[in-house]
Amino acid sequence: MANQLSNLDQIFAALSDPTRRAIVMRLCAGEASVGELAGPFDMALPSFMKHIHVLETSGLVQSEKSGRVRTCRLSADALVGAEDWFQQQRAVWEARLDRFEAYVMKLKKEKERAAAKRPSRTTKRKGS
Amino acid sequence: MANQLSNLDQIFAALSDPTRRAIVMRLCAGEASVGELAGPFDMALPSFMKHIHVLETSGLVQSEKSGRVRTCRLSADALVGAEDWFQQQRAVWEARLDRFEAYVMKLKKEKERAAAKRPSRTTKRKGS
DNA sequence: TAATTGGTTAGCCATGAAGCTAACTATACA
DNA sequence: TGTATAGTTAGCTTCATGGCTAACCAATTA
Repeated sequence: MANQLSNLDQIFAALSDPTRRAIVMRLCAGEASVGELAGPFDMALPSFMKHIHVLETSGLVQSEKSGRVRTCRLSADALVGAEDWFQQQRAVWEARLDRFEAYVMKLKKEKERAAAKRPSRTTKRKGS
Repeated sequence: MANQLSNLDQIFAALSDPTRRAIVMRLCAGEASVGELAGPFDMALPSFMKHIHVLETSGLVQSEKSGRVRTCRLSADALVGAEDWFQQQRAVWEARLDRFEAYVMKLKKEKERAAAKRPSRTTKRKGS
């Protein structure tokens, strides 16, 4: 929970590659061995392993070797941490929109009050 | 709405840099000129402009030049598009957890039924 | 018109990322 | 014991990224 902000760099960098996003998507459906994960990709194994490693150091994936098979699983915390970042931004963004809306409303109200005080002008009075 | 998936690469890559995330955060609070944005950063302007450019080509930021001032604003669509990706993954992930839970429940039920049929064994009966 | 301000273009450098092959380790199977 | 399987390590290339300086427009302002 503490310094997970500092690896937003790594999490987003990891997710910026389509191969790695595909791996994450695959792992959302359940754990898998390196070989199973590599299957669909037309890529040499060492290259593929680099992607796995990037995902691991970002914290998105954890793996464990048993016998000669390495099994990978998703670490949901990291995904959630990244999702949180978006929600924080959206909160700020929406707060601004609210303020802006409030401001527009205030302007509108003032304009209406001004129009009420000076009834004959280009402004047309609207019922209610 | 159509091919926004294809620039998830660029969006995530853009967000993998702390300078650029800070710019996005700043722009969530409202539009700003390049100079205003650059202020807090100890970086030469051309370097900073590269970040702006990365953000623009990713679609996260739009800008417009009026006179000699370029004003930048956030393009919320791209942010939302990226956030959506997380939500999709989470949906898959949670569906799996649900299935897993259902499976565990099923096992538990079967075990209970087996225990009921064969009352004296290592299983301890629990009230209700 | 001259000087300032705000941004832009061009080009350089160092580092890191993404791919490859070749060779190696270690487990499982026959 | 020998062979196939599953990863791993080492080392190489190529290209992108992030930073810099220097020089260059183009609007404002004095």
